[in-house]
Amino acid sequence: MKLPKHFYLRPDVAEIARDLVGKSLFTNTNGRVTGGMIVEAEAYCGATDRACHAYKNKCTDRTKVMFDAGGIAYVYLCYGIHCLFNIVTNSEGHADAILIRAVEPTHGLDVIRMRRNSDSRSVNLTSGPGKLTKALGIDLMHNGADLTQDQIWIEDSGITFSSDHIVSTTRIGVEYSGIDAFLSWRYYIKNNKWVSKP
DNA sequence: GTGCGGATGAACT
DNA sequence: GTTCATCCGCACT
Repeated sequence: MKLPKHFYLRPDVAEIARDLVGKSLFTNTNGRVTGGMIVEAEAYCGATDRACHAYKNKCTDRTKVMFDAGGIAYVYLCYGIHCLFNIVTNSEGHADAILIRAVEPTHGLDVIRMRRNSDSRSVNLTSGPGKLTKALGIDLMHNGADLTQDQIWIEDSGITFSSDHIVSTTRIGVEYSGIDAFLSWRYYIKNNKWVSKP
């Protein structure tokens, strides 16, 4: 059921981002399993993409995990507060990654609600990149984690969406990146209420 | 060593 | 619509 390594090793990061929409993301923290279906994802390409932290293949302590072979997690701290979860793709030496921006919670709703400390409308639980990491208990400890192991992983949900139901648009929050801000590398499920609302 | 700002979210007015 | 929480990475000196 877990997606195999070769799924992540393909060279076209935008294609993989699209393929990830509809797949299921799981975590297991201290025996508490939580999971949800990916409904929104964005592709970032290190070599050519100004919006990517590893633009021009810039390798630093933070970005070095993106240069590893695909199928591992890239988690970083944003605004000093939020952990954002990415999936590293492509073969070793290519710094490509896919930001997961929203999931539809499917497993461990009680734990998710507790982590989100919220009894508000459930649609708010995981509809954003910082929200879903908190809901699924993803933090900096997961940086570099192998997505084919048992701490954090991705499964084929068995659900497939036709191309009519997957929309592509420009990415969120990358206005600073000039021409690359216009790349349509954000993919999400049409009319799905769990997609983030920028 | 220092300073700036970010792939956001929540709580305000 | 606006504000602010909160801290590391990174580009300088």
